Order: sequence, then structure tokens, then C-alpha cells
Amino acid sequence: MHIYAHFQEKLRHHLQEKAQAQGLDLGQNLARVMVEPPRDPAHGCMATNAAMVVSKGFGMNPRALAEELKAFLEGLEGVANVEIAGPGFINLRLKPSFWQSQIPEILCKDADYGKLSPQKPLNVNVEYVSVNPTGPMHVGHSRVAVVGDVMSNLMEKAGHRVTREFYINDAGAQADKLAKSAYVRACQALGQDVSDPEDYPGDYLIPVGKVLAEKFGPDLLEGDFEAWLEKLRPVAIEAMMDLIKEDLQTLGIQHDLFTSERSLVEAGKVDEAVKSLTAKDFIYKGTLPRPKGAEDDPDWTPQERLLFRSTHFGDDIDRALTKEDDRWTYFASDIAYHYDKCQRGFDLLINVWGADHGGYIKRLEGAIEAIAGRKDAMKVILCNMVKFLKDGEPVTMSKRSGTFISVQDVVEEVGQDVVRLIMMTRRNDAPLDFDFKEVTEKTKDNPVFYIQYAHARAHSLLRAAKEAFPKVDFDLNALANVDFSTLQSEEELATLKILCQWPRQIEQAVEAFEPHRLVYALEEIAGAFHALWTAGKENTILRFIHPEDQARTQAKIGLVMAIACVIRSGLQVLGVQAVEEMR
RNA sequence: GACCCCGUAGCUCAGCUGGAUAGAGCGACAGAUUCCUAAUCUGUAGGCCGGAGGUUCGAAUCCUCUCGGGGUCGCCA
Repeated sequence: MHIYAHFQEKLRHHLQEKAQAQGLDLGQNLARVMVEPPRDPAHGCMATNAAMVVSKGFGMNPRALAEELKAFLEGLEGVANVEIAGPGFINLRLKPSFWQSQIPEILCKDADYGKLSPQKPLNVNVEYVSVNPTGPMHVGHSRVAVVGDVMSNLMEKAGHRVTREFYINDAGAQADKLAKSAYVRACQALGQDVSDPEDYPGDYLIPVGKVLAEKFGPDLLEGDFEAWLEKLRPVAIEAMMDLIKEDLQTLGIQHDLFTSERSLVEAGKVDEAVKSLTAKDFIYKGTLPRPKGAEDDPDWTPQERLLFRSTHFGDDIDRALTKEDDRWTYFASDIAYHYDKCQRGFDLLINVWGADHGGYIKRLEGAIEAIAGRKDAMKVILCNMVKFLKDGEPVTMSKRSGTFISVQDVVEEVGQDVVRLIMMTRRNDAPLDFDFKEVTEKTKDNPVFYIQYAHARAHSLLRAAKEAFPKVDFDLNALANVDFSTLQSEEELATLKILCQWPRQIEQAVEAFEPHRLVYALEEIAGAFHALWTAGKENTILRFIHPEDQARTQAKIGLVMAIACVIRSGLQVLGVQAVEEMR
């Protein structure tokens, strides 16, 4: 439990007892009692809204209740003094010794500092990327990929069990089209001069064609394509998945599980899911109205088919589960897929999608609610678009003109760390600019550099300290046993307080499904460290290395290493290297 | 036409699920700096949180309406 939760729990417990003694019930207001770091450090170390939130329950005005709580809070260990401010805020000031005692806590946990241990760890499934296996990944997908991966890391940091899953869309018409395109390439490899403008044009299919040509030989030219489809498709899909896995690896991403849509269909999962939902009356036979925008479409004819009652869950219309030819729609197999995931015993399904899937959320949420019986079984994280810029100009990408950038290209140009961290610098629902020049600049405007530089600086100090005191052990465990009482300055304590907020930052990022917050938290930590560093230029007592004073130096380096631990902890979630030197 | 997301400093964005005097970086101006200076730090200026109502002790945050910007509508995946 982190320190804010610690005080919060004590306070809530006290309020509960106080209320019980008076025969009162605070009800839900007790859960609204918070102990938080104040926005303004001048307000102390911690602030609570307790008096304002529960005063009505006691039939008192907030300030009067605050007065009564003051004595209790002053008696808690580590509390130096308690003040009441404004409409009834209670501000706590903690003793320096309390903060100093947190340094060993951090050092002992190292990069695991901030790892939470929830009462009941959840079994979480994070499904991300899941691009169509018809070619290498488009660079636009890299945001979804990184966000999903970091979200997975974050859930693990929060103490949950995570399965990283990739859903292979290998059952639809696109899979057949891929097989057809690969077939054409195979024919070309066998010397035939054929082509079809409808096919996927990329060169990446040429080697696949060669493989097919070698595997099946000239027999391929016998009979028509339809006869070969079932044999060619799995080979082509597998080849595409290999390309995609390579792209993912370039980004440092590895899934635990790849689930094939086709195998779900063939295993009868769709029938099973449909049967189950039909029994609950969420699926019926009906005819959809002519869709908007298809007023003039001569191909559209009304036809009775299986429908999912998504209007029951707020969708505009009910959604079709079968196509014209009676095959399942994508939505139908997606229901089956999520039905399957629920059966596998996950408490929470997280789906990371691109912004273009926004309109799909309602119907799938409806399906999940129908299956699991609760709304919060699934969370969709929708990622807005990335605009790639070169020299301030948007890089236009189109598959047709061949001017698209591959994931490999980007990583080669700026590096994996940069791609990963920059993708996390915005809220997922905000658009993101990725400027090839800016992201590699060595300035504080670039969060990648700024944060890594802080970590490198910390290790530079460690090296210097070791040089100054060759006989002293500066390992984390040794530092944890040092006396930190010399760390008294306002600047040092302020930095320490920021470090101690880290576990709370993790907790809140998880609750909000907003991993980007960690980047901002790390920037704040790095900033505090850089400021402390510069402060030492004017005020020598703030310097980290004092060649004439071993004990003081050890304490300072303990603090510096605590900073490094927290940065490492954060970069670990982001999947970014914590470098020790960057000359 | 419907639904979803976004409007916060000149620019790019945070804002801790409703808290106290709204924050950072860039850009501008003025400074500091032999411990990683191709960096970093300190200060100054800059705001009707798109607009109008409402909810309450208290709103950038929640609700309604409205104006702008983006996205999505299918029996594609």
C-alpha cells in the first residue's frame, strides 16, 4: 500500500468508528474521503477533503468537523502538524524523517517500486494490433501496437495477470483475396505472364509466390484457383503473419497468444455463441431497413437474416450476423471470439483499436453485456491517428502510390525507444504528431531525451561517487542502510515527495486506462532531478558528491539512486531502455 | 441525418475521475551554470478553460443547449 492510501485508510477507519459511536451511517460518502498530494506544495505534504465530504453525515459544518479530526491526525505516526484551510481542507505536514524513511523502501524494490499488489488480482486479456494479415504492418498501426503493449505492462505493474493476444482475421473475403494474390505471384514464378489489378500489389508477395511455386510445382497451373484456395490460403496467411511478427518485434512487442478467426468458426464457436444469445432473446430473425447512404444502391435488397438486438444497448440499428450467402459476418465471429474469451475466464477484456473502429464499440459492448451480464467486462481503448511529419510537412501515405512508410523504416530512422515513448506522449483519444526531426532532438522538448538523460545523469553521479570513495559499497542494498537524516533541504525533500507519488501514479493510470500519464509523471521526476542538480551549482551543500564527507555523499547518492529506480520502473512499463550513459 | 472524440497561453499539450490562486514545454525577453555544456536550471510576460444556461459548499472537470474541428456510418474486415 502506498503512503497516501495508508493515511487514507487510517482516516476512513477513524471516521467509520466515530460515526458508529454516534449511531450514524456515512454511507457512500466514506468512499469519497481522499488523501492526496495537494496541487500546491505550500499546502503541505498531503491534503484531505474528509471534513467537507462527510460533514453532513455528522450534522456539522466542515470546519468544525475538521477541528475534531485534527487531533486524531496529529496523533498519527510521521505527522508533524495539521492545518485547516479554506472551506474545510485538512492539510498534513509530515516529518522529514518520514520522507527520508521512504528512500530505503524505494531502493529495496528497485524497478519494482510502484508495483501494486491488489487484494484480488484480475485475469486480464489485452487484445491489440490484430491487423489484417494481408501484408506488413502499416506504420499507422504502430500507435495501437505500442499503446496495447504498454497497457499490458501497466496492468502487470498493477499486479494483474495479463495475456497479450492477437486476433487473426483469416476467415473473411480478404483472406481469400490474399490467397488469390499469392496464387498470381506463384503463377508468375512459374513463368506465367498473369496479373490482376484487383490483387494486393506489394512486392512482399513475390517471395510467397516463389514458396508456393516450389511447394506445389507446375500442378498449380492445372485447374482453376478455386481448387487451390484451401491449400494456398494457410500458407499465405502464415507468411503474412511472419511479416507482421517481424514488424512487432522491431517495436519490441511479443504476444502470448495468436487466435485465428477461422479456427473459431470451424470449431463451431459461432454457432455456440449464437445459440447462447438466442436463448437469452438477444438474437432474432428479421429484416433490416435500407441503410442511410444506400438509397440509390441497386444491389441492396431487403432480406430476412439473423440479427443481434444491439438497439437494446443503445446502438442505432440491430446488426446483421449473417451475410447474403448465409455465411457469418465479421461481427458474428467477433461475438464468438469474445464469447470464447469470456469462457476462458478473463475478468477484464481490453481491446485497443484505431479510431476508425469507433462506430463498432456500441454493438460489441452490447454483445459483451449480453454474454457476460455486466457492462464493465470489456474496455475499448480507442487510439486517434498519428500524423507523421518531415520538415514540418505531413508525410502523405498511400498504398497505391507506394509512398507509405513501413514500421521497419521508422524504427531504423529514429530507434525503438523513441517510437515507443513518443507514441505514449498523448492521451489515446487525442491525435498525435510524430515529427521525425523533433523526436530525435537532444533538448528538453523531447521527452525521450529528457527522461533518459536524467537516468544517465544519475548513473554518472554514481560513477563519480565510486571514484571519490573507492572503498565504499554503493550497491542499492548497501545504500538502503545509510543514514538519510542529512537530507533536510527543501529541494531534496520536494524531490523525494514526488518520487513517493509514483505508486499512486501507477494506480491512477490503471484505473483510468491512461498509460500516457506515466510519461508526464516521469518528466516531472526528471525535471525535479535536473533542477536539484543545477541548484547544487549555487548552493554547494546541495551537491551530490562531497569528497570530504562520506556519510553525506552516501545519503545523497541514495536519493539519486532512488530517482533512478523510479525512472527505471517507469521506463520498464513503457518498454524503453534506461541508459546509463549517453555521451 | 445519426453516433463517437476533441475545443485550455501565440504554438504543442497536461490537468491526478468535482477541490484551494488553472500548469508544463516550445517561441519571446532577462539571467545562472567547472559533478554528461551537442545539455540543464532560474525568473518575466502571456488565460472569460469555444459560448450560454444548470447541478452544489465548490465546475476546465458532471448535465442540457449551442458554435467550431476531426472521425465513423453497409449484408467490409
